[in-house]
Amino acid sequence: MGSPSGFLGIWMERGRHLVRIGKRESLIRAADSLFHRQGLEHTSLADIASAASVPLGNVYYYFKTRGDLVKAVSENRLAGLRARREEWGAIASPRERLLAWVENFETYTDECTAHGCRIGGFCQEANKQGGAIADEAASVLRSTLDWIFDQFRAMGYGERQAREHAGRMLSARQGSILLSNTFKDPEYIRLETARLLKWLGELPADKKEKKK
Amino acid sequence: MGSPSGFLGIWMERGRHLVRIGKRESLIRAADSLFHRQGLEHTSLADIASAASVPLGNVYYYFKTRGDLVKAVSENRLAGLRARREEWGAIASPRERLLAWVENFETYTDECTAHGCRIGGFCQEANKQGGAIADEAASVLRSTLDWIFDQFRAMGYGERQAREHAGRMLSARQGSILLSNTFKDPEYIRLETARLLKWLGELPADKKEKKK
DNA sequence: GTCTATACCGAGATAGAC
DNA sequence: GTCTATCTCGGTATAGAC
Repeated sequence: MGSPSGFLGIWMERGRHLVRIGKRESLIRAADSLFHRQGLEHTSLADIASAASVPLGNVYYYFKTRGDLVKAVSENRLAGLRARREEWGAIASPRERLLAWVENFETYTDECTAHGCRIGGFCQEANKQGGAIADEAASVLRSTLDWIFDQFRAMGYGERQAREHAGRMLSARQGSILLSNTFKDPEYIRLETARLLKWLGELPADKKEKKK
Repeated sequence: MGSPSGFLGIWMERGRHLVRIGKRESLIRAADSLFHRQGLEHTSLADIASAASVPLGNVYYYFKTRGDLVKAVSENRLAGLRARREEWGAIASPRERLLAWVENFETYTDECTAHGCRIGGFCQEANKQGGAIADEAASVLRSTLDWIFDQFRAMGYGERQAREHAGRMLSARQGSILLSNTFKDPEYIRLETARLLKWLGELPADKKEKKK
């Protein structure tokens, strides 16, 4: 919030210290947040510059075009996801990693109800304009899908079954966020989260055990 | 495609005849299609006017503002959904009505893979700008949710259970469309459709039978 | 590296002739 | 009712001083 020198948007809490972060990073953060809250189209460079306390003209020193900034936001999100999964790598079993993922939904319930899914909403918007931005956005969702897939593989499921399970989970997650966001009611997310936890808990460890 | 008089966008197939439709309706149709394909934001009045073969300035004779046109598109969709459900009213059992709904997904698979869900995508975009448009969009999705809910009620489920089931179905549907659209792969929709059909088929008729 | 001023363009909206 | 010309504004992007 406040900052030692009086300049906004260039300081950030890291642990218990306020550290200086570059303007480039400031702009990416501001853009990320505004894209999520207002949408890709509804956010002007002026909005972003103002939120990051950077003069409009200066934005172009860091990003040649608006598209470059969008791309940077996308890459930044991808990096964030990878970092989080890196941490989850410490969890011993793949099922527990998936459970950790789903349990973590709770944290985002209000945010998702208010503004939708950062990743899914981004894809949705990007799909409309197509081109490079759509591919960028898709790659972020793809990385999530792949990670889920990998967990099912590690649980012993074959390619096909793991793909189906991963699609089902991500699909349910995204759909429930859309409903909660549209109707401004977190219940859809909560019910889906509970369903997924139950389903994951009952799922046999590998397909040998499965034998339907 | 072609039209007797050479004017585009004012003629339409109805049964086996070409009938004259008003410019107002032409504009709504063109807008509906463009909003779906290009998104709400990416579509200018000039695009719409051009697609409907109506001069730009003339649009304002039919709609005072852009928002009014958006609203008209939304209302038109709602009317279309109601009409379709009217037809399905002829189907005797609620379970069969739900099955008819899901079986009908097939028809839209390619369209959804290419451009997402007309209704869900509209909500997603509208949610970002908020205000009256968001409410308009939400009401279209709401009417679908309510219809599904009614079918479960007619099957004998209580309020709470019917609400859960309806949320689950719509959520799965919307999520699967998002994945298919993002990854340009109809498989997510197809798998979800199959899952829903199976689930509906196995679902007990009412909660007295259910007794888990 | 930073910032101000401004060029330029596309979009919504209006005026007014026909 | 229909259409052309045009106004105005907001947005991306650039020029160029400091």
